[in-house]
Amino acid sequence: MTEKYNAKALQDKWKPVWQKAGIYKTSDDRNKEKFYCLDFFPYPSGNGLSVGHLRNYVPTDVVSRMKRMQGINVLHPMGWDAFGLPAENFAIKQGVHPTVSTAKNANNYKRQLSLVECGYDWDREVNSSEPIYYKWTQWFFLLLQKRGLAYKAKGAQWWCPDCCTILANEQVEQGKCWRCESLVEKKELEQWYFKIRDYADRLIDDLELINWPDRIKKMQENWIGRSEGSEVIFKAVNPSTGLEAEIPIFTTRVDTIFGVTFMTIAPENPLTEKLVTPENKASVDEYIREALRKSEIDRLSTEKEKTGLPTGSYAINPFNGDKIPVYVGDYVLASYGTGAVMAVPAHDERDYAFAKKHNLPIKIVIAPPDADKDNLPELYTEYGVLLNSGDFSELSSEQAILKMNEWLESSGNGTKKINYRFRDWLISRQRYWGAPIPMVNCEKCGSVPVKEEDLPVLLPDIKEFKPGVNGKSPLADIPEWVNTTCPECGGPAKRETDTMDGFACSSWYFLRFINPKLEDKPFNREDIDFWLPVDLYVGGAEHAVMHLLYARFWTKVMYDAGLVSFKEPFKQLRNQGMMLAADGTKMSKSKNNVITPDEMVEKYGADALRAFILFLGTFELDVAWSDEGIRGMNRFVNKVYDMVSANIPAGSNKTDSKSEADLKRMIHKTVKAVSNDLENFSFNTAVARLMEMTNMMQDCLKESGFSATAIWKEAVDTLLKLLAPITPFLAEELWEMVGNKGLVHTQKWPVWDEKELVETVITMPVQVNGKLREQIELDADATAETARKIAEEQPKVQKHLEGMEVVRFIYVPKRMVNFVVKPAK
RNA sequence: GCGAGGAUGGCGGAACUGGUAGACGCGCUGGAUUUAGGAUCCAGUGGGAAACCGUGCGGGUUCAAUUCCCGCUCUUCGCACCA
Repeated sequence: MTEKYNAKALQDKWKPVWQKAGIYKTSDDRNKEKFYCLDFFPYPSGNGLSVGHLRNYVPTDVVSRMKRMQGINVLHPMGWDAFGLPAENFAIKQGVHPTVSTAKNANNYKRQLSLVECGYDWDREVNSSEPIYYKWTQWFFLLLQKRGLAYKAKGAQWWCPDCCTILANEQVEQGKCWRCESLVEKKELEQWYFKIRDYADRLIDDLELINWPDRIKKMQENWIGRSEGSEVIFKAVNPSTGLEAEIPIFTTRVDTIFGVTFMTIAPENPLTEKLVTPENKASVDEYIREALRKSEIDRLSTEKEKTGLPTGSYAINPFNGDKIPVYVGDYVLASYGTGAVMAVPAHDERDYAFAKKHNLPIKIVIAPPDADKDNLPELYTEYGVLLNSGDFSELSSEQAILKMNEWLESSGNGTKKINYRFRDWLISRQRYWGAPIPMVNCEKCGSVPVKEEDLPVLLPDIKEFKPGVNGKSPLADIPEWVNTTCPECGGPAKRETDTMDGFACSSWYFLRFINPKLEDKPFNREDIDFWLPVDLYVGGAEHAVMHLLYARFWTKVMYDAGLVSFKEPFKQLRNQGMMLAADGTKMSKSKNNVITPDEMVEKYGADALRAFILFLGTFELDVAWSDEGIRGMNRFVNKVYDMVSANIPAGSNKTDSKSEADLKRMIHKTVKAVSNDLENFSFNTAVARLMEMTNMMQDCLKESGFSATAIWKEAVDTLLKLLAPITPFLAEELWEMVGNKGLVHTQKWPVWDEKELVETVITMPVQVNGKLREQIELDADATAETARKIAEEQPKVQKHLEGMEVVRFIYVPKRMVNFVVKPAK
């Protein structure tokens, strides 16, 4: 008996060989078809990789390997999303500089990826926190700024009064700071924004161009939240002060406007203050303070009762001149539409609830189609027919909306309007660990961009990088860095001290992999034209809106600027499912149930781990880790090793045995199935097919002398080539052992011949009334008559035909036969 | 509430344009080997003694439905007072 499979020995043996051969290097050959395969830009966390991450990295590696063997020019790079809050927080916790901790973490990721032999072209490694990289992130900022897509504005953000810092939305839990648990509040700060809203329609429309999961496309659409309606201007009067103001409101149901009985404005709306009358001031002020303190979760809860107070002012409905009271209510969002709504209790559930509570009138102006006009429902929210609506009565809702919009525009009381739910992208971060925003504030010239030739604006190397006080970045405390000269007038000026959101770095990294070292531009146009867009993009569904939306936005800006020739960066997107712990809960450090690649490679080797990750379940769905399962995969790897090594193919004689024909068909069947399965992300079935083929090969070996046949040699070679992307070490070792030349990974991927798949004799089911009764062996091209004759001869079939009349006989060639019978008279 | 998925043995999961449901693996049972355990190998494994029954539930179309249609239940995931 030959030696046993030894994972560690094979890993040590082949890694240096492959490295030397450079099998993962991207070729410069422009005549070959290209394939750009990309994994989501990972933040190298201090925890390192768990086996869960491998559900992302192993599949892309497998596909890349197959494509390479198919003679395709593959680009499969890796880099680090190293800037950002998590990296900075980790560094603060560890008490080291983020440059040090991110480098260490990235190296650990790299080591772990190599452990399972995920083959990247490491010559193209990028790190978003290095000046050579973020110089271009800043350059893109200037591009957006130049194109009028970057602006500075006051915006309310979560502020923790104890930590003296702005918090990101996800750092606020139940209205409290995640660190010190003090109540957070909104604070106005001047911030930089990107005008992503200008691209809203294109971000929706171009979803058609890409092959992404419908779920993700839908999520982006919902996030953008396009909504067509009308903007109507109500005139408001404060009876105490005599102040007049215009309150614009947004509505999608202008057809209900004759039913308006009050109006509600958001507490944050600046108009609130102006409209509140002296006798209401105390209570309204208190209400506003209360509202500002509430967490978003509390305020937006649908279950919550609708609270509000009268301001004392009234507004005038431009359609009918009705005077209606103006309320302040926190169920109206300041950030959506105009921060004020018209309220139609009869035709909107929220308004209805509010009206009931505050005893406000309900005026019915829409009747359901075919409704009894004398008995109309008090609340009806669908489209219908208008009544009590002046000249617009009797119109359908659809018609009324058109006509009313026309009236609004001609009378100057409003306009047709499209609203979007999502906000412009706030990119300012008052933190140290990010790309400095390349702007300078000059007393004379205002906000001035840094000159391109002065990029990068280097992040100063400082010891104290904890979030600063007063909502300012720690950079603000470094006068020698802050104080500079104005690029316009040369006078004294101060640098912008905020850094950019980490999502800016990941909005263009897929372009940098093409020319990672280029110093005078972000990328080379010719190379971009060849490699982009990304053909296959794989990562978790948690980035469905943020990163994927931002990257699409930047790409469109670059397209408009003539920098690239494609509108969408990622042609095909796939999301892997999560890896849960064996008990079905999430893997987490605190629960101490994280399984690492390190321990599994140690125990079973990279081959078994890779194959198991693929086999465990459907790619897109969540699966639970299984210790028994990987042992089974270990069995399979050993089985293949033993079978091949103990039966070194001689490839000499030929037999005419049935096994030979069956095995030949199995070879072609497996090549076809595995090729298609890997292409379609059906990795679990691809592994299953390889197991089936192995099982059959073992059956064949029961015939003595089979391993000397030519077909055995063909089967072994094919099996090893198909296994190569999945279990690279096993395949390479056996490839050498059976005496083949060269590396298995540089072999040509096998192709199947449809002709070899055709079976001449079919095992065919015989049904009586749709129920399986017997199976017969039948020539594939048998006629219906022959099939029927043979089927009728079967005793088991006869039993069921006895005393019956055959009403119909169905023959589907190569599939089945069916007798339709009924009792004979 | 809105939107998108999903429901198949003890478990993870297969099944092409409707055509032998349960591929493949785990687990389990029996056997071989072993001082024993583990590991390995061989055989069996949806339920039922059988007729038959079986793809969440109830209908329908069809010679034939996991697959198509109608009506439900449960479940996962997004979004959630967006006017």
